[in-house]
Amino acid sequence: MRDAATTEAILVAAMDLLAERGLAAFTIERLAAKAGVSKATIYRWWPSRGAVALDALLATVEPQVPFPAEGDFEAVIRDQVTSLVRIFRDDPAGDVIRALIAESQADPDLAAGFRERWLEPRRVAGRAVFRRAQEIGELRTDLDIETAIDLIYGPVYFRLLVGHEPLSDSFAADITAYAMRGLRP
Amino acid sequence: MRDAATTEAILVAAMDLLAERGLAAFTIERLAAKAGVSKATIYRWWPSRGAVALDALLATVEPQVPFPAEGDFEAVIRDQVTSLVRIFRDDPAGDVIRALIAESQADPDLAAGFRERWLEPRRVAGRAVFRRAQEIGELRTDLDIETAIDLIYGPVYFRLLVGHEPLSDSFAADITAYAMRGLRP
Amino acid sequence: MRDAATTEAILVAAMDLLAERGLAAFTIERLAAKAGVSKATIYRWWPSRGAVALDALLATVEPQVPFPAEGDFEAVIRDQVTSLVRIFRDDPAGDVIRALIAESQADPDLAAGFRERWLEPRRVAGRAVFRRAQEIGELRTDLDIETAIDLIYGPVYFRLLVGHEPLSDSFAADITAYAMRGLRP
Amino acid sequence: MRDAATTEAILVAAMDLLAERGLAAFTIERLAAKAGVSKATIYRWWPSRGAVALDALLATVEPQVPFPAEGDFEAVIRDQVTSLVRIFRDDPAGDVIRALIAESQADPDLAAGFRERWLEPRRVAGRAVFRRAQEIGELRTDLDIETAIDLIYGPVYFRLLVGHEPLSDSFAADITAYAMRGLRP
DNA sequence: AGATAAGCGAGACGGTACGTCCAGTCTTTAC
DNA sequence: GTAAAGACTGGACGTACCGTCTCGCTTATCT
Repeated sequence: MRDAATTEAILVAAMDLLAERGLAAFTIERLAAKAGVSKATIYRWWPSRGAVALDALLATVEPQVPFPAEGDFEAVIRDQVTSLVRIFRDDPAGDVIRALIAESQADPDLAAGFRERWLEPRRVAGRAVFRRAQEIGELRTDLDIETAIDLIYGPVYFRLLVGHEPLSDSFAADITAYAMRGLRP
Repeated sequence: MRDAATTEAILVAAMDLLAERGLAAFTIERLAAKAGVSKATIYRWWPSRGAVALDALLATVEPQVPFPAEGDFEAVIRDQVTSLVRIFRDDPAGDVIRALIAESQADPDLAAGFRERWLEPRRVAGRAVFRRAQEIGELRTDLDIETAIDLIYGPVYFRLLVGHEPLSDSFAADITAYAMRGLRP
Repeated sequence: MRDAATTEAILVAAMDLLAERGLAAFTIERLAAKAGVSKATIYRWWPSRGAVALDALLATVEPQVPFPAEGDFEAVIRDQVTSLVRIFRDDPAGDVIRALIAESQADPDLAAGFRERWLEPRRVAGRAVFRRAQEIGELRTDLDIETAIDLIYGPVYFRLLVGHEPLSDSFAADITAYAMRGLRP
Repeated sequence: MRDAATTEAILVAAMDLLAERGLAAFTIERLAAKAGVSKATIYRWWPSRGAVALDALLATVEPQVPFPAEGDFEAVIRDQVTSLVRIFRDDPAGDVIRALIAESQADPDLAAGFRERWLEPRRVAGRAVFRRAQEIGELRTDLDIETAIDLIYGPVYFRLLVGHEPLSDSFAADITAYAMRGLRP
């Protein structure tokens, strides 16, 4: 039976370690030391450091970043993109996501986990919002919805990962505005 | 004085190793073995495996992916995006770029090198094309050009790195079409 | 808790390696390979190859070379010097001691260890024998005992290390005879 | 044709390096740097670092440590042993000799060179003195002269190499006195 | 006098071993 | 009965030297 306090300690230590010392310092060895836990305990419950990071991310950020339930379609999207941008920019979660995508390049299981447990739940919500917008005539009906979603979120992840330009609030607003003009009927 | 044949052997081996065996197998040790070179020689000329990968990428792909000089603005962009998508999808360079962005998350020097030597030269060309398009009335003049460029290329890098949807030719066409509708006057 | 079988394997391999292939081949890398052990395990328990060699020596030779408990003083010394000479000449221990003294020239910790753990225990026994000999009038009472001991054992180590003349049994006998004449009342 | 200034610079640098930084720092690489010379030049003229050290020793100390030509036999020996002890104790040459004997344990060529070029010339002189002493009745005629020489010099090298007791002037005097009593008729 | 060669500094190169760190597995001990 | 503690193999890390080598530059000798 999994010890809840131990699990908690590991996930908290994982967030701290990633936020404070960066991806390079995020080793199982150090994580175990920081959490006051033995390496074997971590390996018993997670297959890799990436899997711990993913759980830590979800445990911390899961409840955040909801789509606003009400409001004008473009405003809903803009608010959502803005809160995502702010998390990426200001919250340790941004570093964790950078780390997860980096790790995913060499770890297909983690890549799948990241897509299924982080990305897909958000896209499910996004798709619903987009479909409703099509129904009420705020979006073209001939769109490929996956592509439309990527048009908006792709640039945000791009700046998160490459860092060539800042993840500013105005960037969130501009991306939304430019994209929406292209997606409206 | 740097030995040209050795340098060449290292860069070729780096491309091969990354393409064939993936990021996890791309260690200095294996690279040295594959290139028939001593580790010290690699360390003499490059500070990290990421730096070798970047040089290998540029040596291989540098001359490719030009912007078409002529033609209708949207067609020029679409052709360019399509050829980028194809390289990302079909060419070893795609794997190298994934590896480079992954490594960059833990290596600021590499991140800077990637931006300056891979990204920026392409953006310089892109900016020029966008500015000309503004001059001839094909693009709104109130755009933030960096954001506009990210609107088009962000989704492409996003799919490269996250792999939630394929990097198809139609994706390239759709992204271009949706974005262009949003960026035109 | 230290694994006894592993420790044993390392010490045995160390003796073998030194005896068979000499000091130059006695690297941690080769020792680990020969003992079927990882380098890290050796470094966990010993600070240097010299420290392993010292432990190997003591584990192997410790119980040997006792002073005969009984007998005429000069005969006791002669027997003891003779058995030391034979070990130096015929036993792998001789090579190990040569290696240890060589290493000690660049490693003060090893030098101290060699003196305290190899030399001193033997000198303690030697001093006791010399003091008793003084008491019963077989040795002058105005001797500096350390110097007296060195008079006998110095030549033996000298030939071991420099090899200008053989470590023969007659050498042991002569050294004892010449020295004893000088040390008697 | 060998460049005398270069040779000189190498030998001087070798003495300095050994005296100042010890055996561990005495690498061909550092020696070349300190002498302002290329590694290839050193390798052209010497087969190993030990060979350089031996030449450096001989160039520096050669003219010293003569046997006094005149005087009472025991006094001659005592003076000679005392000056050897002082060099071992106070002069960089002591460190060089320690290094040479250490290196010799893994380098038979160097061992031979050390015996032939350092040790033997001194023993030749010593043998002559001993033989004359036999002729004039100051030494027993039944001695093995090599062993007799080792009885005196062995303890000195022993302390140099093992360092268990100091190389004091009184040690030199005592060794001589004790040994001489044993060697006289 | 001009050619030729040797000595030289510089430093790249393939290797070997260093000593460290971490991954991932396993066993022993204690709560 | 689960976990802490921690020993273990394996393997990559980045560094330091080894001894060899090629490259030009400078002397010094020998036609």
